[in-house]
Amino acid sequence: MNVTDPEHKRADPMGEAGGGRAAWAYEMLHDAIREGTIAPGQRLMEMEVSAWLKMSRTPVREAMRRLQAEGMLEHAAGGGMSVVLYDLRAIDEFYAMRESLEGTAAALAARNADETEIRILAATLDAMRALPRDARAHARENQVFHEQIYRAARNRFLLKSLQSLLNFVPLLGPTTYNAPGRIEDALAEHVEIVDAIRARDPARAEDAIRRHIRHSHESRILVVSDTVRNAVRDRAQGLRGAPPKRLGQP
Amino acid sequence: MNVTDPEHKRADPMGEAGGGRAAWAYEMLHDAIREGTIAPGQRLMEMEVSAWLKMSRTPVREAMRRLQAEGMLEHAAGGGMSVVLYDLRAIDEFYAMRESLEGTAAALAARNADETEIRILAATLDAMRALPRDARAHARENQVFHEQIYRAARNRFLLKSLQSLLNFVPLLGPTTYNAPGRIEDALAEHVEIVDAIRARDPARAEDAIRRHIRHSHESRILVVSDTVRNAVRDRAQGLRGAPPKRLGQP
DNA sequence: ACGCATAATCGTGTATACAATAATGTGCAA
DNA sequence: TTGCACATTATTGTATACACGATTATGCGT
Repeated sequence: MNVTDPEHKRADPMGEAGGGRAAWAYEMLHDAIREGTIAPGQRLMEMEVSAWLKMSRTPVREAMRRLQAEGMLEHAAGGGMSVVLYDLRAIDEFYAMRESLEGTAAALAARNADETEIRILAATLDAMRALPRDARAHARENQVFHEQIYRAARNRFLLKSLQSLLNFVPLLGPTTYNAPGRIEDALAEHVEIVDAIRARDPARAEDAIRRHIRHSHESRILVVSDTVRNAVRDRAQGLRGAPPKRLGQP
Repeated sequence: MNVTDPEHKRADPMGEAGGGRAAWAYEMLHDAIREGTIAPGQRLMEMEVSAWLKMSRTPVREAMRRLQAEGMLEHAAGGGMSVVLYDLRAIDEFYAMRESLEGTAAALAARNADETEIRILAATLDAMRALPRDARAHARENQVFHEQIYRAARNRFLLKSLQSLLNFVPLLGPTTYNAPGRIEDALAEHVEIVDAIRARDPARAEDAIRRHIRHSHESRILVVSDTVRNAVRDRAQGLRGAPPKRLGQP
């Protein structure tokens, strides 16, 4: 490994702000998947998407390949790509993984975070307290909170893994903040985590965040149970599920 | 000894059963990075690579974007991509991450592996025992061994994270098997790990593999120290390091 | 000789045309 | 009706041309 390369400058992390049509297409598709406009299992064709976004296939292709590399799209059977559709078992796998990674992150953050980062973390807590009782808003703020911890851990590989892991959240179903009482519980747990980090206690931080993730897991199961039950009931009534959504009109 | 001439590997793009030129280009670039033919920090231009592989820019682009998504390439300063060049601190980060992930994998494997997987794992041990005392050969077999564990853990997200993490190994320097006595030590540690998995003891398996990774970390530091010392010595003698390698002629 | 404006150059981003391939339908025979 | 061969078509894969932006070279004025 070359340590002393004077010419090496850190490349600016690919500007997301209008960095070109390909980046924009990536954003649009990513959002559409996150919002559920494009459902898991749905097939996407390059021409269809390029017509939707009014651009040529080239940047669309690039965006789709990137999404594929990140695991949100996969080669579909009859050609083309489809949004990955996970079985229920994936939920356990996801949370097991998340518990491990977040636990590591919290422990490292307790060691490596500087004072500023800790104060930002605390400020995020205040912001969440001030938030209205809206599931979606809390989900967003929650992600900010967790990403703060990832960064405070100061481990680039861990950061990457966690960020790519979180891409799968929207593919697992609706927000867990829809579970009753989840907002209040989560906030209390967040406080515990920040306390442990502020106290520079890695073991306690890891333990707190692991409990947090396990609770989140339980909430997820509740939410998914509802979804599944509803789906079964609807099918029993002859409703074959929502008709395939068209890309133009959300 | 191992001459890494890309032209020798696969004669022509069409001859192989490769899924297309883009996939082939990806393989070639990936290999070149792994083998060190393309050094960390080196800049790559699309046209240069497309000339090297005798294809148009389109599939080359695709391959490079994929490598970028996987973290092996990054946007270079003056346009183009460059192989990521890590500072020495990355080594600690890498092994911290690896210890966490492999620990989780081993624990899960102890729970979830079926009998066949365990027997394959044991067979891999035998294969390693039969191997000649060649660092590169052991490194390869070692990777097979570890991937067996990842798979036995039965967690798709964990598997992905670990696989992408391992992509960075070649960017950290030469094989740790070059450290003295590493081959024998590693084998003994592998045996411990398999024993714990066979005994269905997750805690012991995790502990064993964590120790294994920590030892590997120490070996890595020894090897990198050598590399750095040599680099400094060479520079002191006015040798500005190896001249930039040309893609066609190794 | 120096500084600034401007042109030339290099390399990527995007569009479009064309080729190859995999799915599907169709016709014919058993 | 079933099965297979073949044509058709839908969709992706690749090449090429052009446009745009950034960086570097050039030349003129001072």
